Amino acid sequence: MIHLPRTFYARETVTVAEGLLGKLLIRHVRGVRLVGRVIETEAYRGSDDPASHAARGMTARNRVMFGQPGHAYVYFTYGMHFCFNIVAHKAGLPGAVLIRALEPLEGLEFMARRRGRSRPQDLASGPAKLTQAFAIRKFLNGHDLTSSLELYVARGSLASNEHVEQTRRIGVDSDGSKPWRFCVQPSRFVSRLKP
DNA sequence: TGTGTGATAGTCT
DNA sequence: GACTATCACACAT
Repeated sequence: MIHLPRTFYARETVTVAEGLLGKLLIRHVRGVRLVGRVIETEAYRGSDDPASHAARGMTARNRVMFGQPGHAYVYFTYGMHFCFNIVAHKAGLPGAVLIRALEPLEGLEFMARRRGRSRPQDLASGPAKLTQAFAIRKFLNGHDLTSSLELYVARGSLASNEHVEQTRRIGVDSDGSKPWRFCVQPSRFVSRLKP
């Protein structure tokens, strides 16, 4: 497997969000290899995007959004959940892509144990579900996905019968008009059936 | 098949 | 002190 290069991430955030669909997220943990295909993403940018953590400038939490593209941005939310993002932006701007859903391909048993659920469509069909299934927690915040063996993204593609659907972001109403959510269709692994 | 609600803690005002 | 880029379960239909 080959890591996606930094140049892939050093582009406009929305472009990267769409480009990540079909790519493979690889995680090595305790001798187990986990693989998931990216099914759903959302782009979060900078000062032009009120829903973004980076909208009001840099803080201790969001500083990796302002750093090098290709790094992991992991944050804790709702008192019990983690969300996994990949830093992606052009030079001088903040931005990250939230990974909202994965299609589990390898390591399903490991994921099922962590999730307490066995149906494949319940393992990683949501931003907090996939971090639980893939054992992604805050210690991976700031991790470089272009060189890590623990967590990285590799090439992958859509099937011939699949296409990209673009919608408004989920849970965002302050700025719901921006169609910065992308998902693979048809797929039963998206986080919500109806956007 | 869909809507409502509680759990729970880090972050920012 | 208020607010979350959520999930799982309960309950009604």
